[in-house]
Amino acid sequence: MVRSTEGRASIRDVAERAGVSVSTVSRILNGRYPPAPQTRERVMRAVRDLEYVANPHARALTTGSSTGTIGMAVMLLDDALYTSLVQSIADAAGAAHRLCLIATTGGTWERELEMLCRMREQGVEAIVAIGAVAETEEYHRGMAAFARSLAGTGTRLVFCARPPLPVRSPATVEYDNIGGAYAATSHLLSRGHRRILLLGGTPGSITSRRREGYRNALADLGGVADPALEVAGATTRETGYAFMRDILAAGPPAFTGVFAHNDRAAAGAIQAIREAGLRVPEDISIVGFDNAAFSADLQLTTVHIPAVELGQAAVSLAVNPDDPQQQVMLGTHVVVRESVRVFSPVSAR
Amino acid sequence: MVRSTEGRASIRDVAERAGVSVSTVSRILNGRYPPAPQTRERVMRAVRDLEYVANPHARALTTGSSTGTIGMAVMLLDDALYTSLVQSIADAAGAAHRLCLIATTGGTWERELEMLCRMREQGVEAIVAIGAVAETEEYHRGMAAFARSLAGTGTRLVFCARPPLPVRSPATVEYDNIGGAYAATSHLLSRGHRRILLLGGTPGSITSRRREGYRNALADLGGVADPALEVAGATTRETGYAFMRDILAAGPPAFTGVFAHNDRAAAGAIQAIREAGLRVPEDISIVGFDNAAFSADLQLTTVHIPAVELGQAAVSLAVNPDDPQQQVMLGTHVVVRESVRVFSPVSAR
DNA sequence: CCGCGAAGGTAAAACGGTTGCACTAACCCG
DNA sequence: CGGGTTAGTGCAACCGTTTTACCTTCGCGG
Repeated sequence: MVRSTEGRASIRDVAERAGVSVSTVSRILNGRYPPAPQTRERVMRAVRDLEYVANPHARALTTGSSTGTIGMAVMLLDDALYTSLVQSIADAAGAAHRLCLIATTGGTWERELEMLCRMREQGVEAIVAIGAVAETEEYHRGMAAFARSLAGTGTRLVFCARPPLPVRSPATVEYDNIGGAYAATSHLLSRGHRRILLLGGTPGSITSRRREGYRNALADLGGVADPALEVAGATTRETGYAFMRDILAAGPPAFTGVFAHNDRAAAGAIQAIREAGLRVPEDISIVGFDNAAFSADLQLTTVHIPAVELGQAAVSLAVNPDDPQQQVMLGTHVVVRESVRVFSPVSAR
Repeated sequence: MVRSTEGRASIRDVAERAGVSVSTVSRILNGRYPPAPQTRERVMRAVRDLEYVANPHARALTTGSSTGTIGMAVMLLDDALYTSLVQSIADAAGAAHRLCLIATTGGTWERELEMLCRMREQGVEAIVAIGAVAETEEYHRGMAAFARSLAGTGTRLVFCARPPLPVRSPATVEYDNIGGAYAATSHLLSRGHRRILLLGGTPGSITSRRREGYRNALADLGGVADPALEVAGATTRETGYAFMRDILAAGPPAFTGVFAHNDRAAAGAIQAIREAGLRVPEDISIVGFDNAAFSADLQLTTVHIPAVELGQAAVSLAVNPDDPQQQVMLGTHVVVRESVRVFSPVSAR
């Protein structure tokens, strides 16, 4: 029988052309045990002649589902931290000979769950859910149910830069929000600042625990705890800008230092400060959070998040089913640049 | 026979539980002709109970279709343009009910090809290759061969922000490098600058065609064409910084304006300029390329690349096999900020 | 009462690979 | 020279769907 030349060649075509059986071709291509070098040569030639590439679906079907793929879900790539995490996870996955599925969720956990389900349908080896979410009761329930449904299928779930679930949590890789915030606030306090504005934070999200670190540092090191100095909400460049603009427009600032929720908000705040005719750090000092690449341009003192290590740890958990260490917490530290002045209260305004 | 509870449920499990045959389940799930509503209900219930999801590979194998996954390969996510493109492609793919595979290549086309092959093995519906590469003869050959091997398999190839191959090119979505560079240089020229430093560019890569735009503008509008004003290489923040630092250390600058290859290099150059005790734009004016988010912080005048539209167009080509428009070129334009001063030659040093 | 066409459902053959098992040589060694 | 290895290969049974072709019922008109 003559094989048609159109469409893709099948393994049968190769076998026929090489004058061997299908199984021999399969074995040679998958490097099971080596058949006679002469046969091998004939088969390889037929493969080359026919430009044969194995049908991935058939392969995936027989070998058990599409192994070797790790799924990841992330809100948006506009954030430096998430970009770094995605890059790091993709790199680490590539090094572990895996491919990566990526889905952007836009931030709502319903949509995240939908994307996670689609990944499960693909039969991925593991799913990495990236980044903080508003931890509502519904989220906990939905995610727990999803984790349970995954348990049977052999797909692992890993949280990256996200806190564990209250009960029967999947594996998690976190960084120290509270410690980082404590260190950032301490840095300002140690430079003589006593009234420090806390700028931003989404209530209910893990990153809002930075507030705890901020308050603890104030309490431990003699800062002024004043609810009026805590502004919730701003976590984007635009909101950081708007909040600071409004605050400065309302009258002379009641603070000398600012601890911004992240570098983006800090960048916006700095712009607002400058537009108000004030200088950083001479008039107002500021510390960010993330250590985004652009923070170097702003000479912004900030808290470093170990994004690369987070991603690597997440992939490690995803790839090794029975890693003993199922909950990882990585440290954070202050990166000192030029956005904080040494402040002696007597010389104030 | 009792089905084990572990592992994912197959269509057989559903059929057994609903007391019907496999084919009935399949037809109901695919909405062929509707069987008795009562049977339908029983089946649907079994599906829900078992949390059944069809194996996509088995489905793809029989129907001959693909799994609805789009692959994309990108060098690194440290660049603002690539980050935006990835985000945009992932979003557009999600909107088209597709999932996205992502692979980072680190920039060598050999590794890119390797990742593309792995994606082909996964049986993706289309592959989007993102970003400029050094266009060597080898690259052309290798990529052409890959494109040919893809032709039979039903997988489409799309270039995004990458020039077409010289012969039988896959579909491409590009932006106007030459026009953007022309506009950027014109902007400087129209502000009175005549000696303009061209900072950076990798020979052989498409983005180096920005040099053409630069030269054309100089020729058309009376700028000074001087090979000494063209510096190749710098495309990162660090190299941009290093080049500018060395140039300024070598003596008083022989230029008043700078056209940087991209915003990152511009950011580095600005830092070097400031460290040399000079100001932007008072002493040296500068224009970048990319319109990265951080360029707003630097008040950097730059050339906008329509990243979102590029990504959307790429997905559109990936998803619609027979889109008539196989080669798309999107425009670029200058975003004016504060990094260029109006310069009158008589007042020069 | 019989024949007949829908309606509802089933059995079985693909799809294109992988792999356990059986078989055939050739080869080694006593 | 014969029997036990063993390397090399083929046969056939899967993997989980879709789909075609066929088989029951059952209702109903003649």
